[in-house]
Amino acid sequence: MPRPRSLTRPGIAAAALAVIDRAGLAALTMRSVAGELGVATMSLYRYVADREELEALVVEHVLAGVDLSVPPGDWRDQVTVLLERVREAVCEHRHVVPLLVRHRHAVPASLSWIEAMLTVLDGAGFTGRRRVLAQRTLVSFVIGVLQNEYHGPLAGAGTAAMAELSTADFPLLAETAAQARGVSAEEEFHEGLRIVLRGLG
Amino acid sequence: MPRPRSLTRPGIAAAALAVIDRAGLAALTMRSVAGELGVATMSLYRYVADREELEALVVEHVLAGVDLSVPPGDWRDQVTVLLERVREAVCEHRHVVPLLVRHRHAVPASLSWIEAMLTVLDGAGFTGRRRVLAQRTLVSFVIGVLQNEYHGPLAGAGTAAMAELSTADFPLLAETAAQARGVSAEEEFHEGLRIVLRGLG
DNA sequence: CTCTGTAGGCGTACGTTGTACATCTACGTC
DNA sequence: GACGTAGATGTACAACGTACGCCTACAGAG
Repeated sequence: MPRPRSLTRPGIAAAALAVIDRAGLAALTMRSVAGELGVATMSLYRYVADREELEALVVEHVLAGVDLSVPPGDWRDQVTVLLERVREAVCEHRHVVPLLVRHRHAVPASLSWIEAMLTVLDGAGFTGRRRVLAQRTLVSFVIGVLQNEYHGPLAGAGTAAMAELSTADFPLLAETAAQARGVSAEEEFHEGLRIVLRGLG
Repeated sequence: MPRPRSLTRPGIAAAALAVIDRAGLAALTMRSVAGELGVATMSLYRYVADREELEALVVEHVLAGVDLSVPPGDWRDQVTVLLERVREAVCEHRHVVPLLVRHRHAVPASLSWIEAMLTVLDGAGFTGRRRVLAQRTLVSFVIGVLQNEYHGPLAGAGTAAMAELSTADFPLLAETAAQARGVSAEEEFHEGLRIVLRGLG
């Protein structure tokens, strides 16, 4: 008998993501999302408990698009594919990086992704505590890389500023920062992952 | 001739840190820090440009206490010591983790720490792009680990909830989460670091 | 000791945010 | 066509960062 709903949670997530993509994370407010949807601010509270839940909804929406199938072959390639897909999904909406870090624990799509990772590791012979540590280390790495790329990209102003530092105070930093400007985000990610995988193997 | 200042930037940083340690990151406001110091809110703006700068000040204060000397011996042990010290400093004030991630690029103590790391890597024979990638991978790892420990500790409620998940939907996740509850934060950190170092070697 | 210029300290006020609360409204069902 | 229910909304408030301008305390000159 009741009045039917006029919004959906995925629709709200998409609207929030549109706001973030267009105007950055700081522009994400309950008012801006409601405006994007053409409804009153308080209408959102019929679908999410609070702002926290809206943010989690955005993360779920981004992660939901990640393909969890893996190709046959070496487990290293399988892990690489799963990490690459997350990175790709996040890079299409780079401003969600801080949200991903804060909310990935509360998001179903994240659990499914972890299950996929564990399946690969299990197939590679990782069991018990070794599997726990392999999984956590890989997750730590990918979270760290995404944070690094977001807050301090090698091609960005921060690195450029370091390259201009006094070589008397920071001899290696200045030199290394100059080198770093020629390293792409993709190279940083893949080479870092190769290092971690070698350590696991 | 002017009126002498009654506060110092380190003093403000210490007050902010005290607020954070006592009441959490959400309690960090310009008003609460001013209250901690016994001055009016607007007085802080004679010392910091805005809230951003106050947050950076807190990160600087935490990182400034990190010993940058390294023991003679294997470079792996030297890297381990430098990472351990950062982790130790941050863990004493665990609520600064999000601030560390956001502001470490704008903080002098962070630059000195990076220089120390690069010196170790240089001594180990890392040069050029290889040194860039080694440095960035180690930083990504430590940032990721700290984030992981902060937002989703293995001993915390999130892991416990995963362990209770349906084994039909998440067979490996449920089992692995149960295992994970017995892994300490120290073990996670050290074993993860061992993996990365092995990959670098 | 008095005077004064300067910069620090602070009171007030404004725009923005998240969201509690009460009210209004539109629709499936009878 | 009437009704009950749950969705949609308007209003309002507390807390936040901070712009602005006034007041005040002190070092140095006289």
